Amino acid sequence: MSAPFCASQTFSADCPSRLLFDQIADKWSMMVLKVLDDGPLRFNTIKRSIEGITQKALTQCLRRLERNGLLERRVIPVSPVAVEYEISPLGRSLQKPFAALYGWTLENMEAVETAREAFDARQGAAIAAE
Amino acid sequence: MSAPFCASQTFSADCPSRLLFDQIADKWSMMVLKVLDDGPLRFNTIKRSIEGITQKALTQCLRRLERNGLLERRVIPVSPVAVEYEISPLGRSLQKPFAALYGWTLENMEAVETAREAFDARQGAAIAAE
DNA sequence: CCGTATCCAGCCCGATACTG
DNA sequence: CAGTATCGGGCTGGATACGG
Repeated sequence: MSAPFCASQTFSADCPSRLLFDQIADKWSMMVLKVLDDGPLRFNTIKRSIEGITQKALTQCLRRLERNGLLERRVIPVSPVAVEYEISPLGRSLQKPFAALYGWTLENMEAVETAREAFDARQGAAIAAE
Repeated sequence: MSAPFCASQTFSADCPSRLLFDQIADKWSMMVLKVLDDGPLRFNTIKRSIEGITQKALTQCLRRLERNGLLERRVIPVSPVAVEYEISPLGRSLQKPFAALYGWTLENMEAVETAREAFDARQGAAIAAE
């Protein structure tokens, strides 16, 4: 067993999970997968579902997700062209860990906010004391 | 209940979980928390545990984690100064969803790699066909 | 040892315009 | 409708030097 699986407490640069993590944990992927949870959607429908995403960012995100096998892109030859995006089984398997993370943010954002205010107060006091 | 909790299938720009997600899902946070899993460590020990991280990046990451209440920073007044970082209960609660995500990457990176090769082959073929 | 400060290159991202 | 192409500014991230 010599695979670089980031054993114990060191993360080598060539650990595959690091490379993969960068691919899936970007700003938009989690939301895109969640939006596609209960059925295929078209490009602009997805875009409208995620406030603030630009066309370019969504295109890039969808391409990466498709390349990594997390969703499937299907062109429907009508006029004007329609394109459907559907989550793949692999993508569906990723939703569970994503849901856990999303749940954590909902449960703990108040605690984080409190910590943040305390930290900023400490910083402010430290600066004022100079 | 009118809080903007990203109900159903739309993600509004002011959804708190979006803001929080950006804070915790950066390139290094997950690894830092994992490294601190079984006890406090000092700055350079953490740095050596994560290959490729720069001093600046680690400093920024630790600051953000501290600000969000996920770890505690303790200065030990010896000479030269020693600083210990210890995961907080809040940070510990985040390890579980992180572990799920990390586990997913380990389990599925082969499938992703296969999908990636298939995608690239399709792209190559499409370009060659022009 | 544990940082902060500064500088600079690279890329990312949004805005815009255009195509099939 | 679903993209691609291009361009410019901002922000990040690395290298280096310095301070407590």
